[in-house]
Amino acid sequence: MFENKSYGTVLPLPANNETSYFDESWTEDDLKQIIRKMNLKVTPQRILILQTLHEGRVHITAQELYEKVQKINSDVGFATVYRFLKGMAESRVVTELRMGSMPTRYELTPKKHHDHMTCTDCGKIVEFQNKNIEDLQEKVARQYGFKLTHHVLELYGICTSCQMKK
Amino acid sequence: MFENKSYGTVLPLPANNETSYFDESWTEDDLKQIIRKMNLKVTPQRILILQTLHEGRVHITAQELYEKVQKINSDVGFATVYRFLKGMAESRVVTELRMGSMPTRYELTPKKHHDHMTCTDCGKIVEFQNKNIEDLQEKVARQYGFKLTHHVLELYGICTSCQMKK
DNA sequence: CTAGAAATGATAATCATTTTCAATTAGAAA
DNA sequence: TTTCTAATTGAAAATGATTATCATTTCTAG
Repeated sequence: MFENKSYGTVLPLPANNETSYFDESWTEDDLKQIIRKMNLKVTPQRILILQTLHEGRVHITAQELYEKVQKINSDVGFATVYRFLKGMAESRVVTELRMGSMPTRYELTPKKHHDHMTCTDCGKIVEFQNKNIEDLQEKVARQYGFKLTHHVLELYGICTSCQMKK
Repeated sequence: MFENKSYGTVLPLPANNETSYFDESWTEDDLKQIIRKMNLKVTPQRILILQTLHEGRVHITAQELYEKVQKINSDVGFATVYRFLKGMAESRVVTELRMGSMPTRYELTPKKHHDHMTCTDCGKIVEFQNKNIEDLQEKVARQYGFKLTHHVLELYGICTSCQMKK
């Protein structure tokens, strides 16, 4: 699945005329704030990792992030990247995506929650939001007495262009 | 997550007075039929694996299944179990569940599709069905021009009894 | 019955991730 | 600022699940 394919990402269209969900830039202080809020010490490694994550592509693997960070400062070990990503996932600063049996991908948890639809042919990822689905999930949880903390909704199918290729 | 916890499974209530979704018993011929439909040769190993899967617990790991099968016939290697499970997943005879970062669990693909809700405290799994959610998923796919093949919906939260423990 | 492809199991390999541990560092307290 | 100590780090080894290899065995079409 997805072998030798280039990943593309389709973001849901911004509501108005924003250029992107992540056009806001983070100062070093912003970065430090975020790390402190996780009850972690501020280190140059963590700043660099978080910064790189913020600047980079939306869905990145730990390995990819490690390689990017390496190029800037080769003193960062991959254990640190993995550790910090795991920590950030726990504090919900990043969200883990595990699609199919691929390595886990990470994204900064977006303010506007969204789910993912993946093309099983070319690996393209579409992000979407649907409040109705969210509401129904809450309803289901209530029926079984669960208090929901989070969820994973991944749709899989064939995108338009891959459909046409056949 | 879930360390040293016993997994429990809550099935959705059967519609009428069926005792279970999987009360039907499979003859050896049924098993052979299923394997042939996958364009695979019928071997005693595959029969045993499929049979054990059918008789056993609903959400099983490859390792667990291997161990069960081993007890009956120690000539079955785990490579065969993994291989066959993977093949069955591809032909949609079984469905892979990857919840959190646990090892993949398998279940015979149920006729009535359902999703899962997992208690992050005790690991209990509740199966549920919700047609409205399914319909909305199709609608989303249509909006983006996707032709859906399958999906993964996992809800995570705290179950009633774990809520009370606190 | 036989040939040839498919399937098998033991083992080694892979891959992502986690742990270990000695050395370093952040940051609270003095 | 200096000191202290727990948190953090990187390198390397360990882990755990899964997959590939390959010589041997087994199906099954003919």
